[in-house]
Amino acid sequence: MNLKELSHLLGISQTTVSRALNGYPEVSEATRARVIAAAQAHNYSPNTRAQGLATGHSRCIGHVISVNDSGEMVNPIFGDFMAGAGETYAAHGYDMMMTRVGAQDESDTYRNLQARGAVDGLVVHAPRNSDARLPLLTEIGLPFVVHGRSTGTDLDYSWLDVNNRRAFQDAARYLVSLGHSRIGLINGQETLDFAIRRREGYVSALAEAGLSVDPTLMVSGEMTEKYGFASASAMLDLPNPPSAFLVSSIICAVGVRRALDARDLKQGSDVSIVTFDDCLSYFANGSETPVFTAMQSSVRAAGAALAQMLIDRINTPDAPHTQTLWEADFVIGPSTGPYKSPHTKD
Amino acid sequence: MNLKELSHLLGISQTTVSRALNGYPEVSEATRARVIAAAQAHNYSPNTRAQGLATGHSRCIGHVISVNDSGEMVNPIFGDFMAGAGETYAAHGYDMMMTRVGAQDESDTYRNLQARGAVDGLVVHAPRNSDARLPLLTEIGLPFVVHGRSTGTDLDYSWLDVNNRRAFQDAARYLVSLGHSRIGLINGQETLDFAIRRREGYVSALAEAGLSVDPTLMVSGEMTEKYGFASASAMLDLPNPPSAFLVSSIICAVGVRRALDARDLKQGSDVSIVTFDDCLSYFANGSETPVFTAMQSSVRAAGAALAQMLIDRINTPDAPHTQTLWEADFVIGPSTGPYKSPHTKD
DNA sequence: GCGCCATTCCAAAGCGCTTTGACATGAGAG
DNA sequence: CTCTCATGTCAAAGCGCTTTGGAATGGCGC
Repeated sequence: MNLKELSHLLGISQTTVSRALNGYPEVSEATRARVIAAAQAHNYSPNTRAQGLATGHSRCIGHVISVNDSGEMVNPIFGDFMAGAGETYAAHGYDMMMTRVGAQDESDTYRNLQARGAVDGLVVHAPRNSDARLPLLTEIGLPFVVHGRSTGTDLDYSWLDVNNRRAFQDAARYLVSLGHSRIGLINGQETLDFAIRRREGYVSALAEAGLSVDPTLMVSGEMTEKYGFASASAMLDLPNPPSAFLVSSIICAVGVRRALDARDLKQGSDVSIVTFDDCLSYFANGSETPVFTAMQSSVRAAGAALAQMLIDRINTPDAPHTQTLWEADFVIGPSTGPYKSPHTKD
Repeated sequence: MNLKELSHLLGISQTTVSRALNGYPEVSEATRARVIAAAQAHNYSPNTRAQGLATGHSRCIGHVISVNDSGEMVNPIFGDFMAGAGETYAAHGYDMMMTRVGAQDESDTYRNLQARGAVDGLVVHAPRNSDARLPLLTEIGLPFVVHGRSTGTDLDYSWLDVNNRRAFQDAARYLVSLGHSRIGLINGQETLDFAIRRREGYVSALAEAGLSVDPTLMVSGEMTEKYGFASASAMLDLPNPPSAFLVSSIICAVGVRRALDARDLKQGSDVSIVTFDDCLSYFANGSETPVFTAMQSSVRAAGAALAQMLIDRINTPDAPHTQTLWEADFVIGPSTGPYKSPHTKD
């Protein structure tokens, strides 16, 4: 069923049918009701492509997912982010498109998306330091919002970020206040902006406590369970191991916990763990009874909020850019406890 | 830059430019080379919507993601599936679209996708028993492939599934061979087809070993970490607790492990765990040194394979349907061991 | 009865592309 | 030297929609 058929069927012109469906005032309510009923009865929906051609908009939002250098890792927060964003898109009649891209042809992909008119705007994921995507998108005039921030650019752009620096500073302070002086940092990839900020927060908390920063207690990498396990294992096997860990994701933290288990170390008493928690739906840390002491911020909520920001930008491109900084919630769970000398027996 | 501008620029008609770019033989190679060079130089790509209108195809594949009844859970395998599928789509010039939908308006969503011509085909995720989507899609003539299967329909359709029944049967047999007679099943939601098959495999292995099936040792639910923890905890606190667990996902298995930890039970010696493992990139069980004894099958590979199946279906709709059954790999890790009476001391 | 607005509707153009059918051009056959 | 026949190119129609500019219709005041 298309517009022409439907209008013939109703004995009305295509114009009127179109206007009736799109809520224009020039059509009587009686006609509008009749049209809507008929459209529903015949399961008519305007052809997306034709509508897009005519209006010049695609009513579609792009998400470019870069696979990492090794080409393997998929960000575990992705699903929850999309679930949050999808809700907002659906409410505004937008479709949601994904493009997977390798690191090498990244800018081509963005350019192509623009040239083809495939999307009305897009979300930039996992921004890096001085991320080249921001000037590129600005130049080609594709509206975008950033999940996170990119230091090292003087461009004005819209973003929503968690205060990663503050979160890790507070968490490190908390561990210091419990008496820990050797704290391992199991960070995300420090090519990514958020990881850099997290390290800054960690370093500054140590500095203000007069503690030295030991490079052997700081690692950076893709946040997998295995990485958490391997990093924690290596640090625990040092001659002077850490008594606490600051971990960048709950997935990693599971790996850290495994490393403790393997050494018969009790988390919370022997070794403390604080982790960042994106509130993944399948790995709820739970506010009632947390599994880990954590800095939490819902990536799903971030998805929903960023989607709204982007739609607003698309609708009013000349409005000033918006910057939103969320504070993570700090919840105390059983994975942290006061410092205990390794020589102390229970 | 659009076709008209590009053709003016070259002093050639739109027809010729279009043909040159689309590889038609009626254009001389000299002209073709000139056209391609110019297109590249001016970053020209045909407008997706216009191309779609003209050809009648969207070159876009849909993925409808149903949020669960409670509206909260996002399937953790989703990201890896899409990464696999995305690779295939990109190689064939297809875009990938996602639609998030609540359970109530599910069929409307599919109908709408078809009516709008938004997608050329789609992947059906998480099929249920006698899934209503299969007859619906068949009726409205939207090509599809199913990730999994749906028992209880006599429809002919294309699918790719893991032999879940066999995997769970083999795993249960293995536990039985280790001397376990009380084996807890922590299954996925048994509204879903794969979970039903998994239970069947479990039940049949117990039956052939002459073991009784204890309903208190079988649970079904959304595969979150918390669910794994809560289910295992409840079973372990029974008067006659299980000595082994069969778990439906690695995320759940982490929760089960936590339940053991909380009771100071050592996995592999006190209690055994076998889990299904989708080979999630951020939670590699690793073939070199597995974390869990597991039945593994890569959901990413499944995504890639299903995408190819779907594209084939779209290209040759009259070809016979294809059904593919993958066997899971059984890997033995440290999470399983011989049965040990709870009264035995180390 | 006439003119004048609102109101309601319509025909046609245009969005950027593909594709049909036709048309020049030059080479080879007669 | 003309007649075909590939070869390479083009103008125009059409995909299904929105939207502009215009045209009927009917109610009202004069």
